[in-house]
Amino acid sequence: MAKKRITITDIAREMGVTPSTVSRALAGNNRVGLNTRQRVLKVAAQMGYQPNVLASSLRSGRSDTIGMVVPRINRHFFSHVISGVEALLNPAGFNLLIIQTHEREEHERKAFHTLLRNRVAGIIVSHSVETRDFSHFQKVIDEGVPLVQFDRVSGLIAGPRIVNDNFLGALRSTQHLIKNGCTRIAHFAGALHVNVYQERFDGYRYALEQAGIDFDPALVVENCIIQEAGMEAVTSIVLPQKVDGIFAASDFSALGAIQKLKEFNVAIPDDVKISGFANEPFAEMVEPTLTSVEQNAFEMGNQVAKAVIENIGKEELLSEEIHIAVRLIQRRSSVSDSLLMNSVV
Amino acid sequence: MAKKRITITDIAREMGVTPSTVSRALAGNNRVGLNTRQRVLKVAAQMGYQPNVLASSLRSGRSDTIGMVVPRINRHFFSHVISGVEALLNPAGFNLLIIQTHEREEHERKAFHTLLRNRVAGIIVSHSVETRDFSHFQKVIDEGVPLVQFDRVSGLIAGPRIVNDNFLGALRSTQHLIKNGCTRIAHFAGALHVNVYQERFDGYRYALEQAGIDFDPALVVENCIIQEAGMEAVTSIVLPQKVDGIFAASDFSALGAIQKLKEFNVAIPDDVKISGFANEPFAEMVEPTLTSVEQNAFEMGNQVAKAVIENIGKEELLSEEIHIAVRLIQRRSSVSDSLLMNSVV
DNA sequence: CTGTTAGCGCGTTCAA
DNA sequence: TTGAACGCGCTAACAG
Repeated sequence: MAKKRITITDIAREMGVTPSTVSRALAGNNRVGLNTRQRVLKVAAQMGYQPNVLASSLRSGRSDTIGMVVPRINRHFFSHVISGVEALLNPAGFNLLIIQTHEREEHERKAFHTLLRNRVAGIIVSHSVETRDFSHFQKVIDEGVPLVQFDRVSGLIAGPRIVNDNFLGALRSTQHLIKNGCTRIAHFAGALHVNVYQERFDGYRYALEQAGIDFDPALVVENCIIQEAGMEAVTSIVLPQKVDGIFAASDFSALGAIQKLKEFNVAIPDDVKISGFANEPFAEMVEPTLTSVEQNAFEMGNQVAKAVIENIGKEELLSEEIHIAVRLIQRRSSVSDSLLMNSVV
Repeated sequence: MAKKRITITDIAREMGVTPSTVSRALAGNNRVGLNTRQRVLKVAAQMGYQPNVLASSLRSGRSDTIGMVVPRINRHFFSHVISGVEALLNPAGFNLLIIQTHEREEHERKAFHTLLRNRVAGIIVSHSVETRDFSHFQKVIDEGVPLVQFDRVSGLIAGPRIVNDNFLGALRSTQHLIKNGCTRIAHFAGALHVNVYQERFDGYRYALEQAGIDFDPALVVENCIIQEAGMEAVTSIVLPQKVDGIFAASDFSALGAIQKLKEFNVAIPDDVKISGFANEPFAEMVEPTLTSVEQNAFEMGNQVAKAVIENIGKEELLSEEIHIAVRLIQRRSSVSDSLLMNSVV
């Protein structure tokens, strides 16, 4: 059971002053006698005082915890965004309450409720793939809690949006395949109602258009972002359609394709060239190593944190969209060994 | 800025009852008139009431948030333990406040402070590799907050400990190498002051002893748990010492060894057999696939959650140690293709 | 079954 | 510079 803890009243009694004085001394910048303050700090330390942030927040109306809602914490991308957020938020005196949705809209709604009940100072979110109704986002804003979206964002909701340059990443990636001789390029797409997958699809189509290659809907595989889907797409699309290049919106489906193609003894990159998205750690472990688009997750986290801090206490949210640069990392799944020189474009 | 939120007083005024009644109705199980309760719930929903858990916790002395302190959230093992914890804790009405230490003892101490200031109902921890002084652990217990350790635990601290059967995993792993013909088996060890690495080391030695193989200290590489260390160990120990088997305490150093050995054109598993620990996702992506010891992280998380819940409100912590079973997954880094039949021991 | 009273620990008036 | 008094929103004890 939680034992009785030291309060400012205990300290005050010990020192023969009032709780107000102790409170002011602990707060730091208020007007208190210099040596009174020092005595308070000393006694507080001696008595093992731990401020009760619940009481403090209740009284002041301010909170030092910020909620973060993500699909999964164990994705390379998300965990690095989290680290980037922490890197700025912790020094600023904030804590992160992280909740996973496991890609479930229902969990996302519950997460928002939990955070609101905990009176967080702000909420950071990248929505689940299921989410199509963003009324819970609006509710957060209506409650006056700053909401910052990143990566997967809805344009219908006000406030800062920190996004990757998915279009450019997809464009460069597809151009890279074209430059290396591909003419029938399949696209493993994600759910197109999610901005990131729509943008990658757009970049792919734009690259084809610029190169004068006709877009063929038969070469687009929807909802193809997990390993198993990538494997299936090989037998259902890649082989029958005589595809010679794959631009996957996910490293996982790209991985599945590699594995399945190897089973069929299709040479990579000679017969089929492949590039993925997100530069998961396994991209440089798989055989052949996987060309992918690297996202600067840590930098994104920094920008996210900056945006939250800026918007706390503001009456209106600043609705700016910040783009984080991506870069294509060329590896052996798309370039013959001998040609692989400068790996970064 | 946080707008004015609905309180139970608002609801009470609206309905012409007292805040107490509303509070009781919302709490659910108290004695309130059935239709009073229903009216309260209805009005609360209409007005968009969000309970203030800060005020609730402050008054009741109870908290529904539990702190979890881990080295990193993006490790396969830790993220799955977290999921396992959430799976039991969320339905029970608790939230998780997760803090990463990034393997820094200083961050760990700060994390504990933060959690205590937030009056969490309990703390779950797997200590950082740096941590040698556990006084902050004791402090938590002295404050009356239940502390549950998992995976990396200190035997000097009271309370539940949920651990993997590292000894058995190491034993089976090393026996497996021996059975497949290895006689000069190196061990890539971790920091031996951490229980998990000491236990893996012990299992390795015990397997050698049982097989009548002399232990050779020259074959033990300390602090060899990251990829780079594994690569270095190949040139410094594996090749010069004519090692024919490697039991690595980490998949990452095992991976490094595989990569370096391939550079030297050493055949795996024909010339050197390798097994790792933790069964990271890349274990089945790397070429050759990596034999490893799988830990049941999700089950461990469940046990951890169970232990926390049991100990909340208790006067004394139950000091039991729960062992979670592990299993060896045989893959091609230690078994020739033709021999690889039943992969699980 | 419901109202009254009190107070969790702290921060912020207003006076002195 | 310090003290006194009040209240953030809620729950708990005691009446009735």
